Amino acid sequence: MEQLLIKINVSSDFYLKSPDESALGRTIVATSIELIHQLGFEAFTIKKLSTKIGSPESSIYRYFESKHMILVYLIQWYWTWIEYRLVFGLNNLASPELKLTKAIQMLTETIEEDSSFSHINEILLDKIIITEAVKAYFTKQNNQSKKDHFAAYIRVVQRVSDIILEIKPTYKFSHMLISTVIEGSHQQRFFAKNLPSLTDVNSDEEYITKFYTQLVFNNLQ
Amino acid sequence: MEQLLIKINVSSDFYLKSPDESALGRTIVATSIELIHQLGFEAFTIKKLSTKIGSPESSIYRYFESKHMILVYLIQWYWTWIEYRLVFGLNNLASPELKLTKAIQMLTETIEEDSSFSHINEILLDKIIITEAVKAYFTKQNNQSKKDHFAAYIRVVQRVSDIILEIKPTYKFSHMLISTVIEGSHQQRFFAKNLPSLTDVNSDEEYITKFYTQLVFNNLQ
DNA sequence: TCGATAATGATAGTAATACTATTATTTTTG
DNA sequence: CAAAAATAATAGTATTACTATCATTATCGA
Repeated sequence: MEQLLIKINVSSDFYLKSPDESALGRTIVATSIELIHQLGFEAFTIKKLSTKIGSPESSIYRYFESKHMILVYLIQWYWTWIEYRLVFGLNNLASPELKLTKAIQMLTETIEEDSSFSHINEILLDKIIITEAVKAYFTKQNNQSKKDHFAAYIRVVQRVSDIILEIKPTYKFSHMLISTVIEGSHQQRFFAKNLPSLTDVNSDEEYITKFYTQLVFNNLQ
Repeated sequence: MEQLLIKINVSSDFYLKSPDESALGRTIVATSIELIHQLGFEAFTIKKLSTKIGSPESSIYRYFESKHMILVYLIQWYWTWIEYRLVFGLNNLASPELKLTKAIQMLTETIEEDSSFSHINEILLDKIIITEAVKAYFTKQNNQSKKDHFAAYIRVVQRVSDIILEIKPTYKFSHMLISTVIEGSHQQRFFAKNLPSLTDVNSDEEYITKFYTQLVFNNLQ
């Protein structure tokens, strides 16, 4: 009798019908992750998804309004999950310095374990975010829906930003610093795999965390 | 009798027929910039381009293999142009510290003047790079073509990286630092316009340059 | 157990779009 | 001025996101 303690709560703005309340819904999400990871978002099609699932395309469109919204949903799930992990991981840590160190570590390291409290493969999802999330961000749309799409991400930046201000209340660029760290580390992970001449990482990605940790603390002195 | 002193040299790998050697070619490039800026790359279509130009789609395909390659060409042009500007702008500066300061400034500031030595509107192109370049980068393709597509960008990173090593020869993360600055400042410019809660920039984008300059120099001490 | 309701399947279709093919016309150039 | 090159005109193909409709199967309350 397996009981899930928590469930990542994604706003209903991002789906037509909640995909984690039915077997088909969960399969759609899990298989989307697999396929997007395998093919990239452009080559990922609803047809391929429906074939792999063994359900007609129309069934998929009952859960998600569009192919684009599947990606948006996954990104939302990811950042909500990251926020949860962060809150959980920083709980009870004594000093803000410790908190910040751990936060940077959590935000810059590659996910290597699937927490398996859901149908979602977090290791693959983490990889998808690196290369595909930008494709959902940088689209022409009004600023309100942009704000909505970024809500979870913004909360993460805000939380870490607050820790920085605990350490150095006069610091003026906390948001810039943290979003630079998050986006930067993602870029570096992409570069490390695809364009090593753009990094200084030799095989070992732990340098990424080391670099950004140093970057932040040097800047707060 | 206007004579162009220089011409940005884009490798022939990126086009079928050189677009800057005919009126039609130049119109294709110039109009692509306009339309991509206006519509975003997804909504930009060859049909719209051909209609606006007044030439059939087939004529466009004689210059560029695909819609995707138009974007790749523009990105290549941009980074080659940035490299030229950089070399020119840093020439004769006395110390590496001065060079680095100016380099960061040039790489993080918004382009506000069209150099008008070509048919290309650099102000618009600069804006396109911010939001659309990632769509060309993060596609599934082999690493060789990735390396080719990034060639000009890599040279820019390398040049600035070399300046850093002049200042601090033992520094281990020069490439990471510079690519973080370049990508980070682009992100921040996007955030400043679309998601102010992710930055600390109030209207005035000069804080971006200030922030990244400080970030770099604090890290080299 | 039954009957209603909801979820899913099967199937067909539309409009947009990237890209190709072919032939006529115009422009350029030696 | 004639040959060659560039461009226009036009038609067509395959893919794909998304819609519409109706049949079938699960689910669930009474």
